[in-house]
Amino acid sequence: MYVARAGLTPDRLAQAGAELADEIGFEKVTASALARHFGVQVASLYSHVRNTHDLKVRIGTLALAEMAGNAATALAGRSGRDALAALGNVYRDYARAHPGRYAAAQIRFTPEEAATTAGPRLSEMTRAVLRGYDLNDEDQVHAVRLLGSIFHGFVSLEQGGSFDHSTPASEQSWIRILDSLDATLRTWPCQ
Amino acid sequence: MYVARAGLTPDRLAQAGAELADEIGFEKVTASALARHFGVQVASLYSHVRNTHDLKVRIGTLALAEMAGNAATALAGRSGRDALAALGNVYRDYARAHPGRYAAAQIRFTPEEAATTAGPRLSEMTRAVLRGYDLNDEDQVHAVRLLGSIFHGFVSLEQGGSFDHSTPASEQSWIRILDSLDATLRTWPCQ
DNA sequence: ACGTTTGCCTAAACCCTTTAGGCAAAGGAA
DNA sequence: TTCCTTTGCCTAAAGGGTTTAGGCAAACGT
Repeated sequence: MYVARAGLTPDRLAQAGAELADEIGFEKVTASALARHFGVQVASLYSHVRNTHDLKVRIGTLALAEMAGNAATALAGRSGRDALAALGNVYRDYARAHPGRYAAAQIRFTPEEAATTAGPRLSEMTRAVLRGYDLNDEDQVHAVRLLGSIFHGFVSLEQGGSFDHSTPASEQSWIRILDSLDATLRTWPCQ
Repeated sequence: MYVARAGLTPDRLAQAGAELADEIGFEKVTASALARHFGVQVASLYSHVRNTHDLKVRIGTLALAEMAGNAATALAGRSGRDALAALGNVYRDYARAHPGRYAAAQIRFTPEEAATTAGPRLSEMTRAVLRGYDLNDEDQVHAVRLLGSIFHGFVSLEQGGSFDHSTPASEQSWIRILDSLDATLRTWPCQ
C-alpha cells in the first residue's frame, strides 16, 4: 500500500547515495539507508541496481566524473606550477567537501568498469599539467604516477587525521609539497 | 556441547584475523568468519573483544607494529638514499605480502587508540631516515608528511590496480620516484 | 575435594542483502 | 474513453552478520 511512485532511477539512487555518503560515511551507505531516504521498501531498489556493489560503483563513478569536471575547469588557462597546484587542490578540496564521494572514488573497479568511468579523463588532466614541463613519454608515465601518489596519499592521510597531532597545520605542508613537486618536475630530465 | 576449549584470547583473535584479512580481504573479516575459523560460536568472541570495531583496531595495531618492526630492522646501518629506499620498500613489500593487514593499518584510530599503536614508532622511523638529510625541525615535519604521502599513495594506488593498465611496470616508477624524492630532500633547504 | 573464576554455550533480537512473485499505476493504441 | 502492456513498487521469505543476556561446565587456586 503506497501513495505515489518515488521515481527511482539508477542515477537518482547514485546521486542520493553520494549525498548520503558525504553525510554519514561511504561505508554506511546501505540499500536499507537509501530505501529509508526515498521512503520505499528495500527490495524496490533492486529493480534499478543489480546489488549494493553496483550501487557503490555508480557512486564512485559519479565522484570520478565530478572530479574530472572540476579538474577541467580548474586547469583552463593555467600551466606550470599554477596548473599543478590547481589539480592538487581539485583532489584536496573535493575530498574535504565530499569525503564520502572521495572514498567512493577509491573503490577497486574491474577493468571494464574502469574504462567507463571518468578515471581516464582524470589521468588526461594530469597529463595536461605535465605538458607544462619538459618530459619524454616514459618519464611522463612516471610523473603521472608520482602526482597521483602524492595527491591521493596526502589527501588520504590528511582525511584520516594523520596530520592532526603535529604542528604546523597540514596546509603549510601542502604548499611546501606542491613547491617541491614543481621543482622535481622542472629538473626531472636532469636525472 | 563442545569438546575442548579453543583457547581464545584478544591477541589470538587479532592474529587469526590478520591472517584471514590477507586471505580473504580485510573488509570480509567478520566475527562470524573468525568464529568459524576457531570452531566456536560467534557470541564466544565477545568475551574477548568488545565488538567488531575493537577487533579491527586490534588487527590494525598488529599490522602497524609489524611494519614498525620491519622498518627498524631495515633501517639499521643505512642512511641517505639507501635508508629512504629501505623505508619505502618496507611499506611496499608489507602491502604486497599482507594486503589485508595493510588495509587494517589504514583504519581511522581515535586519538587514544592512535597513541597506543606503533604509529608513532613508524613516524620515528621516518624521522630517522631524514637524519641523513639536512633539515630544520619544521621542514622535517613537512618531509615526514611528504614521505608518508608518497609511500602510502603509491602503495595504495598500486594495490588498487591503478598502474596495471599502462607501461612500464610500476617497479620502474617506484625507483624513479625514490630517486626524485632523494633529490628533493637533498636540496630541500635551497627553496 | 571445594568454591571461584573463566570460557564457551544457547537463545533471541535486530539489521542488512537478495530473490521471487504480485498488484496497481503509467503510458500507448484504438 | 477503454484495453493492454510495461513498469514501479509492494509483500514475503531466506540467509548472514552483530550484539546482549543468561547458563553450565571446565580450569584453577587453596
